[in-house]
Amino acid sequence: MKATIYDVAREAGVSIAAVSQVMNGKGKISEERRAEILKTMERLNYQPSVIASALTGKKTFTLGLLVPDISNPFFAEIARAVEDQGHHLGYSLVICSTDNKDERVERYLNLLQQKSIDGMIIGTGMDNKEMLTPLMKQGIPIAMIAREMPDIGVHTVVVDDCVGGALAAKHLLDLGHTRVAILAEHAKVISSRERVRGFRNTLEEAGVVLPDSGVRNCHYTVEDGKRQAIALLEESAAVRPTALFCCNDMLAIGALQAAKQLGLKVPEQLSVIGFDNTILASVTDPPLTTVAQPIEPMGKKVVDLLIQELKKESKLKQRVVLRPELMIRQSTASPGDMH
Amino acid sequence: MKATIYDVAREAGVSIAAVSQVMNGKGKISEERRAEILKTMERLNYQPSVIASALTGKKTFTLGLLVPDISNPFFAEIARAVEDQGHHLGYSLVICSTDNKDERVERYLNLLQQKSIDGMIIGTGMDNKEMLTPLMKQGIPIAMIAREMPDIGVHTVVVDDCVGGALAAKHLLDLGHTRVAILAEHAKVISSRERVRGFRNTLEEAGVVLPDSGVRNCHYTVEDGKRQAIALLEESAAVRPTALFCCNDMLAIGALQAAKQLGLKVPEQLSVIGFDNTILASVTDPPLTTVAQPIEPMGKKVVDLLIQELKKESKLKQRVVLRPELMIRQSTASPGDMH
DNA sequence: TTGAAAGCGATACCAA
DNA sequence: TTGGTATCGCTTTCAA
Repeated sequence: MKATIYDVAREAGVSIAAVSQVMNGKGKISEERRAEILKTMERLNYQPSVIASALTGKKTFTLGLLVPDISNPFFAEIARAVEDQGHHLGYSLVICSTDNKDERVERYLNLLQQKSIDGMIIGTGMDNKEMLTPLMKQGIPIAMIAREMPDIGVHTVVVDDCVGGALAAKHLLDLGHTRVAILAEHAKVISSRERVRGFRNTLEEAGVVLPDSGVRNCHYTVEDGKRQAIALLEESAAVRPTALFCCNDMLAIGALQAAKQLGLKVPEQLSVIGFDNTILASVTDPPLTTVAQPIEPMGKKVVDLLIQELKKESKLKQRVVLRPELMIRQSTASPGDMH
Repeated sequence: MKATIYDVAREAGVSIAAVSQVMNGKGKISEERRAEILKTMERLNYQPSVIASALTGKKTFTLGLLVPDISNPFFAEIARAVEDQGHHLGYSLVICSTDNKDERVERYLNLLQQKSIDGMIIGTGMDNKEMLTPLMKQGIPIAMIAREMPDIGVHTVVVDDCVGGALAAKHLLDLGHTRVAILAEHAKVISSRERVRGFRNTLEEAGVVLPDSGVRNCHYTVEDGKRQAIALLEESAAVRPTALFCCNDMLAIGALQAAKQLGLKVPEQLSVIGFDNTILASVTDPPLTTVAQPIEPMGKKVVDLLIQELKKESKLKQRVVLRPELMIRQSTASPGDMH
């Protein structure tokens, strides 16, 4: 059916060892033999089996990527960035949506291990970090992206969430907002907590206090963002927040919808600022001001770190923190601004 | 390092054949031996190597998915649907973004072949269909989703594009529109052509003619949609179209932005209708009326067809056409309607 | 029932 | 330079 190394060897009248050598560019082969072998490989349309070579200890050139949900634009964009750099370096990507369920994480981790992937990129949270130890014990490199698990000794690439929060706060402060509130993610998500912290600190430094009641934890859905935003905004104009900082774009969209439902004009009566800068932020009306994560560089970096480790070029684990950037669009303005 | 079948056999005091048999539930093994082996597998935390078993002719339990761009919401949603059903049946998914470039398609096809994937799901177009023959000759099942290549004998799952176009037309007709235009995709995309055809036919049956100048082919970007929409709308109110049918949600968003820039109110002065019903359609303002593709069922179906074929349960190739559904949101209304 | 042994396709060491 | 051969981990006859 398919040509194997044996077929090539036979046709070229050489040993399989010779064929293997020209494939790997190792050993000594005379130019003529080499050319001859190359030619037969061509003629037979020979495609070496990655499976077979992996069995002899070589790599599978396949990486695993764990994310909560590949259909979520943020993770889809992460996946694309990871895929591109992986492909560039000769690796394929197996994607796994975990729905943030530990059982799915575990199942995938096992599965990919059995399939001998060369490395694992994790962009999903997990409650039980023990799940990673089998992988680590087996020497499969791990790298995290957009999530972190301190005290677990793996490469990590994240955005500086605290600075991101600060950037958002500063922007609102500059516009003159003093009554602000936050739509945060679940309290166990470290990055969300950091964003809130950065936001809050900056506010406080400016003498603006943010009451605890002004921070609402939401599920990762537009609907919940909308619901929580409504709860926050259903007050008289005198006390109602004039600006909402949302820890991701989905929640910000929920906030936009809440404002619309309540008849509040954005940005005139309410400023909304998101986080991530996914494609969603650019299609809303008004376009969303948001804190951008440098998704592409992040994806490139995790792959680089991971592959560096699996090639044993470096042993030390890195934690790379990239700087977020404020994307000012049209969902923010000075309070009461009727521009 | 890692336990192999030999370790298990030795520890359990049996032959590797016995271990293999209990793993595959084949052959005859006494209950005691079986239990004993199971126990040692557990104790050693034995994970069979998919690589090794694939080498002996078994499957890799891995499927490939080719799409133009995984960061595009439509394909990300397709990927999720495919992943779910694959996972359900025990298969992992390797994703590949082709950017609609034949060279990338070819590269990925080769790569995945070398990695011995069990089947290939194609959701990207390609100019040169010859690229598939190596795969087919090697007996790797292929199935297409959301795209088709007639005369190539592979499973295909698509939405009825023609009906989708008709649905859109009927909706606009019902609302009373008579001056309409279309933002289509590239002319070589069959599904887009079909959508246009269904739309046009329905219009004509109602006695409404759509001049060729009212159909503009666009690139797959919001920007191009916007540009082409502006070209279409920059006419006096008396002749300007009152409704735009866009062959995908991205283009519809471009149309929405064009309307905004030109100061046209949607839906009062311009109705916009999209296609796909991706998450984007639900976050725009106003929310987009769009023709929904049943993405989840489509994903499930391709996987089922593919796996059915690779299990040799059935030989005949199927072409499954699912029915689209009109999702009426708020971007469409009667012309001149000031509701 | 159970196990010895022959592959699967490639790598790599060691003689020749 | 070359080629013979053991090996990777597992499946699958075929004898015993």
